Amino acid sequence: MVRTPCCSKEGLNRGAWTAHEDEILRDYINIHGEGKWRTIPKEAGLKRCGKSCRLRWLNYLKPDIKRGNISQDEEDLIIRLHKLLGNRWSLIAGRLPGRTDNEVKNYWNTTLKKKLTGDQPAESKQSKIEKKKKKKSNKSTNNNNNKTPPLSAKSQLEANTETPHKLKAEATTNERVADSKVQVVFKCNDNGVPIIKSREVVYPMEYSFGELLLSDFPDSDFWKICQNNCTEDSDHIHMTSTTTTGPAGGGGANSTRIPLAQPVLFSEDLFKDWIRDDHTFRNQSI
DNA sequence: AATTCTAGCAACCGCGGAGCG
DNA sequence: CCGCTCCGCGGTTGCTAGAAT
Repeated sequence: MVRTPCCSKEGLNRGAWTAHEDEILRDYINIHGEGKWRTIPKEAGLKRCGKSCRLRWLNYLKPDIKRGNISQDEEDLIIRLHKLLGNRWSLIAGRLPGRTDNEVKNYWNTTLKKKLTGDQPAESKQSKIEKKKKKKSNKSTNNNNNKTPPLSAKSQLEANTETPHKLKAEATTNERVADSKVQVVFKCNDNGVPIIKSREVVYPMEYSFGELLLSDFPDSDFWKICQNNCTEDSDHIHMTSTTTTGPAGGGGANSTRIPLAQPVLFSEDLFKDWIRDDHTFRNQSI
């Protein structure tokens, strides 16, 4: 099935936005609010596609947006969040008030990546030059004859037998989770609903995780899973896990009673499971 | 001074998920 | 359940200012 284009491209402006276009968009959204991006260009009289309007508003025009001058604190947070979350820029940006995913992504790709990789040959000046040259020659080749365009990184991953998501997750796991423990303290709120009281991750120092608190990520999938898998009675949390290996032959559900306000150490495997994002607790050792 | 190269950033593109009829 | 639309995300591209040659 052919996907319909997000908008008709005929007669639309492309490239950099003018001050006048910005003004129109800003005025329109100030009056009518965000949303309905597809209809905005038509109603506001902009020769732009809705997607472009959305992007411009979210990354540039929105009033609470901070631009430039990323502080040392913000930089540290980006680095730590990236270690935990990978290239989930919107999640990372969500923890940096006033910063957009695009800005964080650009900052990472242009500044932090270099800082962190140092003078590694993989990203050396020479290799970048080679890359650029290659790009140029590809471009001219494509202009001369209509060869199929090079596969994007995503497409290249998809060409493998495993899904890109899984590949990425496993790379993350291998890279960072060795010998790690996740410590969780459970408690109940006033309505008796189990909540996570505090969390701490104890990681090997070489990954600089010692200073990282997962409580920095209240919306992370991990905690949702924790909460979804818990029920509570007067003085215990029942933590339900799905096992794939075990005396019952695998695939069954285990329930573990955890005294309230007791620290719980999740095994490395458990945390790996979360990172794999398959939303099951396997090989749990609490 | 002219040209080439590089880095930074804004914008675009394609895909996938959510929501709705 | 299915197909469609809309939105949001992450990867990529292309423009431009400043640095290097």
